[in-house]
Amino acid sequence: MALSPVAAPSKSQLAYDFVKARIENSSYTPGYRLVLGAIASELGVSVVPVREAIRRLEAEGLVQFERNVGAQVAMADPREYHVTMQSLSVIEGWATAASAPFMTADDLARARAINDQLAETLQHFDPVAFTRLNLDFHSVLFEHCPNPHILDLVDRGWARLRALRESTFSFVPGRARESVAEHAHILDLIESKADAVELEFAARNHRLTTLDAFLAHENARPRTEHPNQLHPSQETP
Amino acid sequence: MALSPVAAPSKSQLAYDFVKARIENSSYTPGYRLVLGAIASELGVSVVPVREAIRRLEAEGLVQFERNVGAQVAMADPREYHVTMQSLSVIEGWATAASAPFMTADDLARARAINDQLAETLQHFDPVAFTRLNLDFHSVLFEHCPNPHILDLVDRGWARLRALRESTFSFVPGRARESVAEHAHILDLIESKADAVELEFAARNHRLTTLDAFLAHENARPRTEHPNQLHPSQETP
DNA sequence: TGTGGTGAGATCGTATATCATTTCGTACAC
DNA sequence: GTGTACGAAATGATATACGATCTCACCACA
Repeated sequence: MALSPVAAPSKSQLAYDFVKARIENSSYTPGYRLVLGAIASELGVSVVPVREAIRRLEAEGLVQFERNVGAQVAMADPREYHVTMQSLSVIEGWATAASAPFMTADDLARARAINDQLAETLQHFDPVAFTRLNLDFHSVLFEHCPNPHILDLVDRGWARLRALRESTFSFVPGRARESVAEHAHILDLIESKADAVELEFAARNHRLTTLDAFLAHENARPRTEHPNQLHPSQETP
Repeated sequence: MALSPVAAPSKSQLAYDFVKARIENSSYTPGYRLVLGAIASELGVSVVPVREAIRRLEAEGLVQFERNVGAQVAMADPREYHVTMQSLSVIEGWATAASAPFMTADDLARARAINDQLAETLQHFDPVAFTRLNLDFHSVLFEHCPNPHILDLVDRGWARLRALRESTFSFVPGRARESVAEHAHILDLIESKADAVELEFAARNHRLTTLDAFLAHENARPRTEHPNQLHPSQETP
């Protein structure tokens, strides 16, 4: 056994982590051309492991690939944020509801503490910190989801959001305060062991409201014809 | 330009299609060891494109990969069917509801025709044909879903199901008749332009009921403590 | 001045070769 | 008889090499 038993990350994994991190922290912006040889030499490896890493990222939707042309960071499309948030609303909503029964009192306390920090951040507003804490908060809510597929999809959704600069809350400053309040409401639902569907839709609508706020903010004009929110208890024929 | 302008599928793509097809038609069963060199020589290519194909399939969840050990077809775990159906219930349910407003009268007629064929299949029961028609039916329902991410996830969910032998309806013969009736109900909801949430939960519960039937059938004893179904209109505090 | 061809450079696609790791059989010791 | 250790074979991981394809700038010609 070598001197470093924990070490030995594969070159392929190294390249994967490297590129993914750069996409998520916006070193590589959407549309950025990913040249295999350049990345390979930057990491001191050959192109083969880099190609494999790119393939994985392609399958995850973080990069787009074209034959004989190359790879580039995905999501130049402005609708990308829209569809990603929409997908995440559905998937994360369910994950949150499914995770709730397994949350301990300690988890709840932890979530409340994070939400308190979020509230504090509102004073001296720091979009980056807010976004990070926001993920921490929601992670506590869905982390016990017993379905690993769903959990994986939630992770990928958040990864895509991180890759989008627009996901930062800085673009919709007024939204942050509402968001903290909605978090509190969701925590109340969990604590009172509310109906699963009600919780699912609370979590779903929380995200859709954020999306609507973003769209309204971007278009400068409030679009009331964008009824993304849904209500599970609305009357049925 | 060469003589065959449409030809020239990359070796990597070739390997991807090859392995994926074999997984889905159960030539490669769950747990099957995917030896890179063997696949490469079978296709007459080198191992490099095969590795890339395996990486993509890994990211899609069809194969599992372990460093320095190799790849094998995923889902040896019996819970895999459970979680996949659960995921699909959520995602396909939403996709169906989101697709409904874009369905034309012709689409509806097509769906009804397929469901009629499904009903016919019940006479001289053919599990393979039923499973194929079942996918055709649901494809018509969700194909207009405007969110490409969700659509992609639905496709992947069905791909995983195809990879599972147990997904064939043959294991729950009694379920098929109910299934056809539920299809008809869903079509009625679409035709009457029912509420999106109601439709979403009808589609979701349709799948969860199939899952419950499978679980009950497999365990020989009906498990009433498996309340997978949810009702959007149930009373909330 | 605009348009189309052409060639060089950049980059991708794949094969071959070599090194590293794992696995498995066999033999030896207790 | 059982367990362990050693080694060979199989397989995966990566590097290098070369051919294929694309991009783009430049130049000839209308």
